[in-house]
Amino acid sequence: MRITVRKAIEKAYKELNDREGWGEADPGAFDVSPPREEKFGDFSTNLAMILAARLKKKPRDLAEKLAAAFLDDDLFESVEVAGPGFMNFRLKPVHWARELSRVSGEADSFGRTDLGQGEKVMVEFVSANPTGPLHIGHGRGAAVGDALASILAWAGYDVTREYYTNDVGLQMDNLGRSTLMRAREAAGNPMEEEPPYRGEYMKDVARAFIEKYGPEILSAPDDEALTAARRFASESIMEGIRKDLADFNVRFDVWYSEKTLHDSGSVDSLIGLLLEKGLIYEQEGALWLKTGEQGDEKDRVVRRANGVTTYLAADIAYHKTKLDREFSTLVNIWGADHHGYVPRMKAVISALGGDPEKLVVRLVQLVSLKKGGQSYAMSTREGVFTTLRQIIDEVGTDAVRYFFLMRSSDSQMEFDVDLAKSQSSENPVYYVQYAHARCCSIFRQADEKGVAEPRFEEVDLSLLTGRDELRLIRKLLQLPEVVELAARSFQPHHITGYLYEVAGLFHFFYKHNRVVSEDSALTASRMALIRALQITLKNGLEILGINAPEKM
RNA sequence: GCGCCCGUAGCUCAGUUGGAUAGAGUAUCAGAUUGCGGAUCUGGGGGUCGCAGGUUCGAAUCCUGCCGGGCGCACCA
Repeated sequence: MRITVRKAIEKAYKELNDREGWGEADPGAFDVSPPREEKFGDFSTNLAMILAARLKKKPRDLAEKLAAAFLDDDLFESVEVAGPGFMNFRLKPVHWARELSRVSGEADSFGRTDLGQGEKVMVEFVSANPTGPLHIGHGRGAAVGDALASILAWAGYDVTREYYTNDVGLQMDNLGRSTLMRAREAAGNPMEEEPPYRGEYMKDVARAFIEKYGPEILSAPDDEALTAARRFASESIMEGIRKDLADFNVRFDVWYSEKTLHDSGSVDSLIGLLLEKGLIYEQEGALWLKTGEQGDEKDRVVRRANGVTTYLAADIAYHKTKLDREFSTLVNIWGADHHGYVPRMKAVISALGGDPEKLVVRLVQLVSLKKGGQSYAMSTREGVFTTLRQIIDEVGTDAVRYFFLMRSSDSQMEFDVDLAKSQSSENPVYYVQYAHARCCSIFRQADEKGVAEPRFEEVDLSLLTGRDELRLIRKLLQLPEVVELAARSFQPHHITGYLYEVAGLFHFFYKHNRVVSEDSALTASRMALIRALQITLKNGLEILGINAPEKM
């Protein structure tokens, strides 16, 4: 609808331009958007004010001239000039109502756009090390990454969701040692020192380890025992992570193992290649990548003096595979504490011959918890949720996802556990889900009364001209542009906020208007509206990975 | 010291990328239903958009400098 209006404005401008001889065929970058105040109309444009600067004329005069061009236009009910030179357009209501046919026609795909034109995009997220269960911070990253991937897919991109597993290196050795120490402790040999990973979960891992290998593994040679412990622990923890994510309704297409990069030799060969190109040099026995020239604070070590490659070395090889897989955009979702890594990775992309602009890093800020009126930083405290598992068990996947997606990921957020748990009107998740359930309930009621849902072509759309109806229609037709906004800004919270507004308008409409009534023509047209609304809510929730229940 | 994010109502946060009189929820106070789900709806009070400059027709939004909070500045990952 917005596009239709824009085209009408452009047409009017061109005609006026020819007639007045301004010699400016291009109207420039003007804005067409719904005004904040409903009384101003359906859309407004700042075209006249943009032109005023260029043409050195008064904005209001220009606006008057432009407005006159719409006098006998069938699209608009009114075109007015207001304020410093805004033009406000009000469409004939029937044009709005007709748009509803698009919603019911597109049904499950309403909201999809072709913004991305099928371009390949990777979204890499979570990528937590398999050294312990996911915590709440990972959960926020998981929700944001998953929703963002879904948003981009709805916006017409060809999306790959990927989890990069750091399943090799020092931390894996530490994990193996911790497992072995806990296992020996369980077998009656007290530990002489704290294990590298101290979490309680390591005791469970150790017990399962003994169960699988038998107690004799504990007396095996250190090398053998350690190798077994390392592999068992990482696999078992990874399995737990996969299960947590699955229960959190988060899906991945590819699980990419760091180990395979080393095993295939691509880390070493890439270092060799960059050495030849002069992008890596040797100093004090170590190999350094010249990231300093590319905006990083300084150059970075890729191979230590002791011959062991760093994490960065593997990350170079990993991002090389992303470039080789020909993604046009590489989205990485990281915790905010990794922000120092951004210029480094951009430099890496440059060194690999890629365009650093391709790399889009979304930093997700920290989560703190509020429970029983008290705030907790995300440190480990007794009685406070720390793992993703705990919070989804306690609060439920839908509510946790909604809460994580409700706020801009740029802001630190406080997770109100009591609010998320409450099954009341204060809880925004239920507010939205309830709106959907209500729509479904209306259809159930109609069915019981023997009122069949009308076919769209049979509906008299000219009946949908009430204020409440038009508000609702205008809002629900915005889903595609909200999806695009969320895709362009890489911010899922636009959708959450939008759905809340849609739900609010519906609850208001529902309170003041009856859908199924004695008036069969009106009933039919309103049922068509409610169907379009139900589709909008369902698709919006679907994008966010949140259930749209038919009953609650 | 350098860098990134944040600072908007008592609290938690939006603000369509520079537009018109700055908005929700919550808390608080006062109300609404003999019909489709009260998990709903209506109204009131509540603001120096951290501070100070600048850019222009127009700034919560862009630029500069301060102040405050968080997080980073490894031959860890």
